[in-house]
This record gives sequence, C-alpha cells and structure tokens, in this order.
Amino acid sequence: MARKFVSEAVISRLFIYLRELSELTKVNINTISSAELGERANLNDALVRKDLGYFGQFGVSGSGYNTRELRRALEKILGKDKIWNVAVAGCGHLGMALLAYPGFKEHGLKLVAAFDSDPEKIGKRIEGISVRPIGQMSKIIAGKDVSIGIVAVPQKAAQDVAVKLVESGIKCILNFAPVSLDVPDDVKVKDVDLSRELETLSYFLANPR
Amino acid sequence: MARKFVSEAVISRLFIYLRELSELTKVNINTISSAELGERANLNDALVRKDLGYFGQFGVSGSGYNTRELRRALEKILGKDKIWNVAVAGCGHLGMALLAYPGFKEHGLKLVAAFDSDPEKIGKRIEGISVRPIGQMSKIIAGKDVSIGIVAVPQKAAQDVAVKLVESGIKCILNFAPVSLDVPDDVKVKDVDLSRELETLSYFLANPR
DNA sequence: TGGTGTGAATGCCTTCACAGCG
DNA sequence: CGCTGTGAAGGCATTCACACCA
Repeated sequence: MARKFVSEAVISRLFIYLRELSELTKVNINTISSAELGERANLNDALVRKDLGYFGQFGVSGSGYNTRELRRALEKILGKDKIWNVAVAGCGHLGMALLAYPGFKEHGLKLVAAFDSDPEKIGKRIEGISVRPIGQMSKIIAGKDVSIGIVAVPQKAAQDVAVKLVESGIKCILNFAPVSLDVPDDVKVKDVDLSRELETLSYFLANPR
Repeated sequence: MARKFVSEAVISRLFIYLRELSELTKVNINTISSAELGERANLNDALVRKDLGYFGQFGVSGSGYNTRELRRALEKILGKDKIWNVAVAGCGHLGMALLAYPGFKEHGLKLVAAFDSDPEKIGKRIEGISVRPIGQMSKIIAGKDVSIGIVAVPQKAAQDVAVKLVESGIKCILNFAPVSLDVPDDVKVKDVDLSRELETLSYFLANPR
C-alpha cells in the first residue's frame, strides 16, 4: 500500500462507493464491476478503478470486485471502523444544532464535550452533555482522547479557540467561522463557509441561466 | 460583456476580491494593482486579471484598478446590489440556527418565511417570523417574491420539499439534506453536505500526515 | 516605467483505450 | 470472453511570460 498523494476528491468518492457497497451487501450481492459501481455513483468506470487503485488491487479480472471485501477495505481506509471523539466549541444556535445532529453517530463520531464562554450557558445540559467554560477546554479535552474539534463560535473568537484546540493536542478541526484559521501544518482544518455558499447563490440569481 | 462559461471557482474568488475592495475603499485607497490584490487574497496576480477579464476590462495600464469602480462593478456582477428574499423549509435545530444566523442580512438576503410539518411548531414566532404549515408553502411563497429556498428537513422529506419549492417557482435552492435533489435543469441547487465533511475528517484521522 | 490583458506552457484530474489476467 | 489495472490522451484551471498601453 505504498501510496502517492491522494486528492481530497478521491477520498470523497470513496465514501460514495462505500455507501453503494453497503447497500449491495445488504441485498446479498457479492460481486460488482467498476462499470456497475460507476453507474450507481454517476461516475466513469475508469475513475472508479483508478480511485481504488490508489489503495491496492482489490479487483478480480473478469469478474469484478467482491462487495464484502471491498467494503471492509474501504471502511478501514476511511477510518470508518473506529469511533472518534468530538468536542464542540461554541453553543450558540449553530453549536446546538450540531449537538443535536444525528449524523454524528451515524458517521462514527461521538460528541463528548461542549464549551461556551457565556456564564448563562455553562452548566446546562444539552443532549446529555453539560456545557463547560471555554477556559477549561484544554484541561478537559486532555483527559478525553478527543480527535476532532468543531469551531462554532463567532468570527472574532475563532482564531483564539483554534489556538486552544491545537494546544490541547487536537489535529483535526471543522471550522464554521468565516475566517481562515492559522494553525500548524500538521493540523487539518476543514472549512464550512456558509457565507460563501449564500453569496454564490446570489450570483446565480443575478445572472440567470 | 459577451462572456464565455465562467466556473464556480472564479465566482467564489470574485467575492474575495470584493471583500478586499470594500476594505480598501473604506480606508480611501483609490487604486490597486492585480499583484497587490492577489497578495491580499493569497492568489496569483495573473489569476486576478484573468478572473476580472471574464467580465470586462476594468484595469488601466500602468496604474491598476480603480477600487471604487471595480467594487461597484463586482457588486453588480455578483448580485450584491439587490436584496433577495429567502424561505426556510424545516424548523428543527438546523433551521432555527439558520433563522438566527446574522450572516443572511450581511449578504443581502432577507428571511421572509419559515415552514415546518410539526403542528407543535406551527404558529410559533422565531426571530420575528412565524412558522407556517409546510402544506401551504406554495401559496405563501407565491405572494412574497421569494428567490431562494433552503431545505433543512430530514433526508426522507427533502425531495418532496424540493418539488414544492420548484412548484412555487423558486429557481435557487440551498440544500442541507444529504441527498442529491432531483430538480429541473433551470433550478440551481447548492449542496451543503455536513455528513461528507465529517466523513472526510475521519479519513484524515485514520491516515495521519 | 509599471502594470494590464492574453496566448502559451504547465500541472492536475478525468477519460480513453488496451494489454493482460482469470 | 469479461473485466481489471494502467499508460497515454484530453480537458480544464492556474501560472508564466511578454507585447502593448498610459
């Protein structure tokens, strides 16, 4: 599995394949060709083979891929065979929405801590997790083996919170604040910029067709 | 302004330029070169010129771009000189977070209607807007000149809601449900797939570096 | 001279096409 | 024979490089 650089686009397609494979194994289909898998995912068959090729040789000439084997392999590659602990910084409307989001559990993520700076909110229980002061974040996180930090605080506070998350040893941040966070190279930040999405929409309205 | 196909990447960079230009005009800087603008945006100078070139010739050889003029031009191109009405379908945690999101106003978007199927929620007022039954959506939207519909309902209900939005004449949908909506070609759908983002994160955890 | 506008070069990603294997 | 794995071709976006303009 000596592998070269794999682009993010490839990874996100692997998740699509995995979703299809899960369905296939559910209905006891044991084998699938790249062409069929591609059709289900709306992707070119060669692309399917190339994507999988980055991680190994899973196919059998003349028959295709074993759905169960490939599914297991992808789950491993994609980290779906583990559960990752998550902490949320910021319990405003967005933070609350995230805490209540059922998708976390479905994707192998477990919310274990929530933080806010507002004394009004501290101590409250949300979805079984009690809100703690953001100043104690590092200490609390350190004892809980947290892998992912979510930044759901206002823009101004975002960089400070990011620094604290990094100090706590977190290597993976999902950032909802519309700023590009300045973090060390070994920390992966994934931005979800709602502003940008909204803005792009207004372009399409102003320039129909 | 006879223009060829402009990719979404270009559009999203135009918004970055616009942001910078707004700051520049605020501090009374009247002229900027593509190199300086590029530096502020972390982009190559030639790329800045190419992007602008899709929409006209705004620059002056030897001196650069007039910040005020360029800002006005971009605002027009990007639809920022207008206000667009928005309706939200689904008033769960996510819908509520959206209703409370200050970024809407900042981006020239105005929330004018909210819908839910839960009788418990109907009639409640959220951020000055009262929640209406989702069955009446078409009728209510029709009278309000709504340009953007936001889908913030569970996956299962998403396609139905999308159909209703389209029936109401909406041409622009921001979709938070993890399904690809099936809509006519003249309707623009922008997907925000939180599941995908979360999944990608778990890949980075499973494959550090 | 300083900086635009743009054809040519580069680089990345996707698709084509086919040798080779079961 | 069907289908994989992969080198080669194609397409698209970015960067380079420079003719031309104020």
